[in-house]
Amino acid sequence: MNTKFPIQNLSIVFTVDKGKLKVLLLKRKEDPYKGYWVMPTKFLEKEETFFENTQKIIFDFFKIEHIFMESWKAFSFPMEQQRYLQTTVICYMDEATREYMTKETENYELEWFDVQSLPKMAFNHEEILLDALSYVRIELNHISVLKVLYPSDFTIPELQTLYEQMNETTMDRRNFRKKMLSLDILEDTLETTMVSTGRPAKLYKFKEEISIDKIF
Amino acid sequence: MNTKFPIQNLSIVFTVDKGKLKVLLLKRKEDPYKGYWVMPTKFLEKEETFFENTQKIIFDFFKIEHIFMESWKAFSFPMEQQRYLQTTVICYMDEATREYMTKETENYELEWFDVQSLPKMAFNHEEILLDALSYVRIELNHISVLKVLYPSDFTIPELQTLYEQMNETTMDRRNFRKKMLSLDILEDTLETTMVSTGRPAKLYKFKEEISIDKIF
DNA sequence: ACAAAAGTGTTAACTTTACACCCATGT
DNA sequence: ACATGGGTGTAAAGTTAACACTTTTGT
Repeated sequence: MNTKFPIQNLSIVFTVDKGKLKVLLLKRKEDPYKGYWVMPTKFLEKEETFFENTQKIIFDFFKIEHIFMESWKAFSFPMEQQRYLQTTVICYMDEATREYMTKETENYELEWFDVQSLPKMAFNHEEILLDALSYVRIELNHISVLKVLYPSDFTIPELQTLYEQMNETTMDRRNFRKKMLSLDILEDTLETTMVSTGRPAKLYKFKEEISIDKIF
Repeated sequence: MNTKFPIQNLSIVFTVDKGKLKVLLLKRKEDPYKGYWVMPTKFLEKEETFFENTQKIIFDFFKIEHIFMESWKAFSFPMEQQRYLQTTVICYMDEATREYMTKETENYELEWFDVQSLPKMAFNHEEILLDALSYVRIELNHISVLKVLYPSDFTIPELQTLYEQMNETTMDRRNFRKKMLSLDILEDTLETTMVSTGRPAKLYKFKEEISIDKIF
């Protein structure tokens, strides 16, 4: 007879907000680690896949049915300390969906944290998140992933902010724009942002058919 | 009470041979899928991590204690069809270790297959392997991974063959060599290969301290 | 001597970097 | 009018791509 394990499935949900990568965290209401933050988890049930499991969490919080997900690493521990396995799913949520749902979820202690200023996290969640970030940082140089985060309009400076944060660099504004336009992946929407201060930025969207996948 | 699952841990073992990426497969001796090939699997035991589990497989086959491993995706299925979860570990084995152990394992139906000409595979293993390959292809552009595969000598044409296969491209020999040398990552061993025909190639090794990680 | 595979240098095309001023909006 | 952030062009430096003949070994 094979040993059986409970599976804790952890959902790492990312979004972007004004060019900053944000992660969805939940405040623990009980000990241990009361008041610390965690990524949402749920034990896997019978006849349920990881994606279905994550989908249920997302639905509970946000009442949405569709989100882009991918299975990522699993973690195992010496079984005396921790009596379950941990699997992880990475999700990317677009801005419109995130904004829609923040209004619907005021009864949860949920918050989107900038990945550059994380709060005190419980268990091994910070370690896992940092590991996931080193993966996601690279993914965000791929147009296929950016298209998930930006199904509609975005500005070039916004993309540049994201790019700079993910690659820990800075770039000249002219050069970044020139590069983006030269890739032949952007479509000018002829709209501009309505922003509080400064000149409004032009809004672009990704073209339908794009043959390349890397921006740098 | 949480539902518990048996965990099937699958070990995807890669090596290189003359610039070709090879994967370790095992021929099934029983139905279903008798005679088809699989990647080695083992159910996870109590108080055992994925790495320990994979280590046991590797030790069984090759009597070696150390191999580079990393946890990769987990797979889940609707639980009626398949009553376990599948986790995966990716391993990279260097040439010297592989050559040492092929002699020791003649009693197993093990074979290293070129990833470009895979045999008939059982269950979902081909699907998983192709997915893993799309991951590994990118990893092999990183010096950190190449150093695992080549802890000692290799030739530049060998590296070029690997690069070309992984990136589905061809490159001019002069340009490839020039690029490799310009990266300041190689050390000339002053040795050459003893090869059956043609001019012997110079043997290089990676420098100890390398600050960059991407070759292209 | 012939076949097989490796080693080598130069130039043109392309890509990336550096750099400073003006423009559109809100207060 | 001033503060804020966005948009724009050109030239130099660096990188990549194209290209053919010679060298070293085994048979």
